Amino acid sequence: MLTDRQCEVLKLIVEKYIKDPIPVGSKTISKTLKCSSATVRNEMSALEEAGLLEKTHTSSGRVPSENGYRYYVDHLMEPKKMTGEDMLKLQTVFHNQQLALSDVIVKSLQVISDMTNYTTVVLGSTSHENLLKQIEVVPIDEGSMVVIVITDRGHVEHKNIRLQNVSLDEVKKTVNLINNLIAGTPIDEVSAKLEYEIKPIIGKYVKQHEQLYNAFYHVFSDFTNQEVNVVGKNKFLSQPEFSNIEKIQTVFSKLDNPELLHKIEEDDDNNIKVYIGSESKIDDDVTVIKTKFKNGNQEGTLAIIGPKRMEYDRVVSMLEYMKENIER
Amino acid sequence: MLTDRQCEVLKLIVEKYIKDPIPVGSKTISKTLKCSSATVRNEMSALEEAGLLEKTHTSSGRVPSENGYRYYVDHLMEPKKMTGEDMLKLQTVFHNQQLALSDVIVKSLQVISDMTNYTTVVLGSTSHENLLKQIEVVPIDEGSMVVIVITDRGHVEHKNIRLQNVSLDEVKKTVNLINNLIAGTPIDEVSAKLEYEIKPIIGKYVKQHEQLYNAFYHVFSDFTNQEVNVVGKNKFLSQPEFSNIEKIQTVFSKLDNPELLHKIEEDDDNNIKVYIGSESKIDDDVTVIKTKFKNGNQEGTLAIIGPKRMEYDRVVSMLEYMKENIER
DNA sequence: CACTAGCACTATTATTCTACGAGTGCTAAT
DNA sequence: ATTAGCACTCGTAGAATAATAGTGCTAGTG
Repeated sequence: MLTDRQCEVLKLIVEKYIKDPIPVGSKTISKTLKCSSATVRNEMSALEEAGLLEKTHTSSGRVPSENGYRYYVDHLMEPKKMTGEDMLKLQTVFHNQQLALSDVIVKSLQVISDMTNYTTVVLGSTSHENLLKQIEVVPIDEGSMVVIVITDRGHVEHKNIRLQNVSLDEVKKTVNLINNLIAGTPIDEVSAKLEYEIKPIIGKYVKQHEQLYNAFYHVFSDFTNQEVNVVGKNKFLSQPEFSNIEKIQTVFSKLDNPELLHKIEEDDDNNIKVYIGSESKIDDDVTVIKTKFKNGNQEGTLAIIGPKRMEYDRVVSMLEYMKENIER
Repeated sequence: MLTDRQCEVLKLIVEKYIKDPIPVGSKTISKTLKCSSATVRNEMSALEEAGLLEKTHTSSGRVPSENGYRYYVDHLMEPKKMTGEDMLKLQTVFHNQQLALSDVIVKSLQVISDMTNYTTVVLGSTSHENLLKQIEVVPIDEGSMVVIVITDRGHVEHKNIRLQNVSLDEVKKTVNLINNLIAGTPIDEVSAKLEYEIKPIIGKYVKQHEQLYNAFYHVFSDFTNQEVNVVGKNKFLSQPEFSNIEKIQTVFSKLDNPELLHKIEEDDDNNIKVYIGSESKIDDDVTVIKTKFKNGNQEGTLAIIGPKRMEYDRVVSMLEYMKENIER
């Protein structure tokens, strides 16, 4: 258990280090705290003993360890009230009546990314939660057409396909069949239903039914199984701990991987959760702060991704604010 | 005018430097060329005089200047036959009958990006070349719907909109009106036509016609006026001349700017064109190699973007090969 | 007993110096 | 016209040095 003063010291070190990424010495802390640097040094070595602080070398100042950040986030941090200016910027986005919710979310995350210099992410609902609402086919020219898939949550995807020797009429009939028989099915089960419910029927009256079936099969099996929107990836380039190319390469390759980002959603906690360093699964120097949101049948996850040395208090408040605004 | 031997020397230096980005000394060249290093040195200083070579410091080896690369590309380079392996990889993409052309192009550019370690780009046709084919509206839930716009070239965009107190019937009528009256119009003229041809009509029978008009107006005015597809941006991270973060920042910000990339298309040359260094408008160390393609009513531009120190011969052959395959 | 002043010690950083090597330019000889 | 030879230049790598910011520990104080 930590004493009050140890908490104080830890808090000061974390906040100082977040402002300016250089190891913090005892003298700096003793200025703010009403005691000598020697006393602070003793407290510091206690905190190091407890695994909350680290040294970069034997005679350097202290840096928060992963556990140090953890302790700070769980026990010491007090959410920082957003500035009026920041709130105003977000409000102008939220109050735009013309925009659909999904657009509002993306726009506001852009604003947040610019205000904080961190990367932001929206994860939409997964394909097994999206139900097929309707498909549309529009012929483009001889033998080529575009298939449009719309889900009950307003997610839209399209794919251009090529068909030889299939009449438009046959295609239209198949489309009707799909809309009548399998609308309402979760997207990731549509492929299977196509095989059992549609293929046998079109087999009877469409000459090139194999081809037609395959085309639709691919449309659904290629359906993005997760809406992912990463905003401000380049913000990492201006963070000092990511000044070497290899680190950027690993982080970018992770951020480009939707399956991996998808994992952020996995836990069932609806509140704000903080994944620090190795917990982030992205890089030991990265922190992910996320929350789920739900508004009507729209649901998903918001995340802010930045260096471990992140302005936790500010980001947590912003996410809370976002969540509140989205949910009403 | 350069002598034959000077050409030889320049060619060797450029090719050596492209393989390995360290300044090339006279000794290295004299090994391949049947003459002494002193002779080579004389030729080198002539080439430097002519502005085709540069030194990094008074006693360093030579590096090609921008004009040096230019001369190499225009006069010395001989297109390099693609390896069977490379061709095979691309052929498997091109021979996939199921994919629409646009998907084939993107897929093959992914392959090229991986083979070469350069970034690739497809620019589709601009919005004034795309004609409105059809719009579709699908209601999602109370007061929200998705509008889908399809162009004659199979380009599809959608937007979720919110409408209060507008009946589905009124929306459907408006959609029919648009499909009947302004299909066939270039996308970037649709907004204007909406105002003159649709607004007056719906004004008569739709209560909330302002709102409805505004919604559609925004759908078209937000239409992406240029299809841009950048593949393998991260390849720049592994190029030695882009090992410092600031350079990466400037390059990435340019590559993220569709308007700027759009400029690549601007010249009317249908053949392969090479923009070296400052000509690339991206960065002095960047080269853009591009060509236009046309297949039926699908047309656009392909580009390969990499360091100025690019394998010009290989890339030019690949682009030629791509263009040929796309155009039939 | 908690605190602190003081001091020896340690690692990093910046600076300077040195030696080395790869390269050039020029001159004189072939 | 070519080339061998040599003096010269500059960048790089490594070692030595000094300065600095920090620590840990000890001993003394309220």
